[in-house]
Amino acid sequence: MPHRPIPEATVARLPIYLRALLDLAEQGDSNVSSEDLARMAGVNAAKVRKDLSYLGSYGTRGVGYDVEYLLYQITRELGLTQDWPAALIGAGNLGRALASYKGFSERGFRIAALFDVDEGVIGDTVGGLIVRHLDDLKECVIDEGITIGIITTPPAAAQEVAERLVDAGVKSILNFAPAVVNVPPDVQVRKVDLSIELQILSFHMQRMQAIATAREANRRLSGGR
Amino acid sequence: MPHRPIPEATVARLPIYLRALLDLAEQGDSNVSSEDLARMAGVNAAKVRKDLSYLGSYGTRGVGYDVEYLLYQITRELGLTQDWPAALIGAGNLGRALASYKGFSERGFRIAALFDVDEGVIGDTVGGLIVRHLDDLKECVIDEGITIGIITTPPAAAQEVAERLVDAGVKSILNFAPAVVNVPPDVQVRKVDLSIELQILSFHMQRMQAIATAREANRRLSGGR
DNA sequence: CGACGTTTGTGACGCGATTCACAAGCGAGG
DNA sequence: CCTCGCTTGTGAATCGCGTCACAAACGTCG
Repeated sequence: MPHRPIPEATVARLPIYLRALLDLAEQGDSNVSSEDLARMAGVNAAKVRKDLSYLGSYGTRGVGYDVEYLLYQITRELGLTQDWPAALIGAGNLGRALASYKGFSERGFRIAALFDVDEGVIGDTVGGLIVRHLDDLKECVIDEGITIGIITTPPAAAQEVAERLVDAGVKSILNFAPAVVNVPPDVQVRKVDLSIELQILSFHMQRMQAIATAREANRRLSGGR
Repeated sequence: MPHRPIPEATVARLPIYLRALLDLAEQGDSNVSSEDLARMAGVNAAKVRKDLSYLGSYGTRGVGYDVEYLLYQITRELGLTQDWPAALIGAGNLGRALASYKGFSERGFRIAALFDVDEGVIGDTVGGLIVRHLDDLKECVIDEGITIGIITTPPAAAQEVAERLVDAGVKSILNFAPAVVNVPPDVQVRKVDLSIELQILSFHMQRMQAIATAREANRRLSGGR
């Protein structure tokens, strides 16, 4: 029962606070101020307080927040008290790396099945799982209670895979393929596009360079006077 | 020389338009309307027009946008006319996968060097590159003209690696480690955190479930009357 | 050459998120 | 029990972004 509807921007930061709190708990701190938490999360203190206030009034004025209690509340709010088994489709380079990526299991996510359409890789074992044919997807989603689909196929296949996932009843998709996928409004898609990130970095470098060049030209003009 | 300062949100979408335009060019279309481009990019037409207007008035009323010309303008604005060699630090599972990931080279980014601190992997060849010791980073950044650092180390090492990159003169960092890295204001950092994405999906599933449960309870109450 | 259908470019509006600033509330210490 | 310093929680102000709606501009066709 949410205190207030939680803004999307806040939801995206809760996992960061969660990680910071786990670190604090591990090093034995039982209490933390919004200022300290902000420093650890790389944001400012006002934002931390506003974000946490959406969960309820879990802090103590003059003191701060109880680490354990806050940990529990965020975990609960993020739905991490239950597990959400995931299926990964596309056992290429990236797919294989993600299938054996420790970061998922460490944070409570479990990849329960791998799929591909290439006969050459079907049957292979990756991270303790056997790669199955995509045609088995729907059956597997139902049997294993899969709730998340992770797409690591080439871009051309992404839309079809997304449709198959939706058809199988999956409501959450994490898309690594550099392609736009369209899904019904009740399905959540999040995309991770590695080259887009690089292109954004490129833009900023380009801009910095342009500014530096302009300043240089300007300095020369002033100097020439 | 930018027509107007380009909003960050627009910059993040330019790569998506770029990809759509490449597809159009490949299939031989020489002209495209904002509506069509919007459909391909998964946004609405007004947003496309506003975004493109920040680059200048490159469309023709009553007709649309010239694909080739727009391609060139976006490429230029994103700074993709020059190449930005990248160094990847952390030759673990994820690092190796990214080093041989085709998506980077296909979109014009080149990984020029690999680093690690583990003697067990130094000297290995991954994707045609030899893994070098992190201590060689600064020298290599200067020699090879590295402009981007990609961090794929365990979280505990991320901050130190970031500092070494900054010290070597790198101004753009793409961080895959699940850790917050602090850098000077003139350095751009973008983070890609796989478990955060899953946690956000988890939140929405949790919420959907809560709503479904509430509706169910409500239905029973109404039915009982 | 003028009327018409089409599509862009952009001013105006509204909404969500961030930041600011401070009152309210807490514990400690005398 | 009262005062003081500290920290939270939150209205209010601000900012950036998305959406709407329409005038301006273009090609076409008669």
